[in-house]
Amino acid sequence: MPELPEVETLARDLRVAVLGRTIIDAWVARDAPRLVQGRSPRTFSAGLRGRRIEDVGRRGKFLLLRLDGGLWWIIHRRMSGNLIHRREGDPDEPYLRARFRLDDGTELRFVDLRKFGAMWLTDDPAPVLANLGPEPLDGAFTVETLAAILAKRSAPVKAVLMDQRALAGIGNLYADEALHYAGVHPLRPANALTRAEVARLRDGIVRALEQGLANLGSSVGVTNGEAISLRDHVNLSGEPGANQEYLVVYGREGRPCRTCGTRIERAKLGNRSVHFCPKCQPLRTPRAGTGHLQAARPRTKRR
DNA sequence: AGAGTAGCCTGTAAGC
DNA sequence: TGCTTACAGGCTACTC
Repeated sequence: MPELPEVETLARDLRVAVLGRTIIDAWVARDAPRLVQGRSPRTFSAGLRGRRIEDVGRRGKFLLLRLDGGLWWIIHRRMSGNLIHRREGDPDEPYLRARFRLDDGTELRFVDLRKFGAMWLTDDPAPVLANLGPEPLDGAFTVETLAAILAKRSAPVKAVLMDQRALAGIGNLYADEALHYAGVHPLRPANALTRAEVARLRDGIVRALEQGLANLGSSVGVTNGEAISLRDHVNLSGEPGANQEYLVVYGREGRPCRTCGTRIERAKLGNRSVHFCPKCQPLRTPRAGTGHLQAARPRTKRR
């Protein structure tokens, strides 16, 4: 699922491939009624026509394309959305929802099995990006920043990490990975973390995201024989990332922890799955004078 | 107001 | 074998 590293990978690809290109035609599938937000697909397509792509950026999981004339084309991939760059006339991918022809004989295609993806065309991106928390890969994201965010919340720390208003760009996969690097159980109340745990979590978030970025994203979904990923991240060329090879907990239920060998467990948080090592990420922090809590620490069964 | 959850969406896989 | 059900999770909308 596209999170910060996957969206940033796509933004970097786009900067190389389509910067300076002009959109000469835009088409949106009729059976994707939720794709275009805030205006009709008709004025969306008409508004894109003739616009030059002047810059490509990212905020949280939103992809931002600055066009000439003060317009912004904003794209959110949600669950299964992929943007793929092809030559005109190349065979269409399954689940093609929109097509954007460029002035060099190529086209951008939005491919989205689940139809959760969304796009905006606007002269003011601020309302779309309102309520987004700080960027975790920004230099300003310090232990103090994270501590202030967590202190206000009693929800499970993982729920807070995934809350885009608290922190922008983290989803289910990188939240699990960051919490494992930090040695913090995902269901701990956010405001119960010690200062040392908050510091480790800040570093774990940065580590998980930077590793995902270095590996061009995580592609954990099912791919069919045509090398087209149906439900997961591919880059602008349609190729999967490599970070799935390096994940420490996500999708590794029942397999040995890379640190201690304990079997990775899976639990539920709302209707989302949570992956963690019960030994490296104890639910209760052992503290002096609370012997009964220590006795209740999770068992550590090695395989 | 924060926490928790149903629903959107569709293909895959498990279960009967 | 074929049908039904659960699951995956980005987000919003809704309730408590």
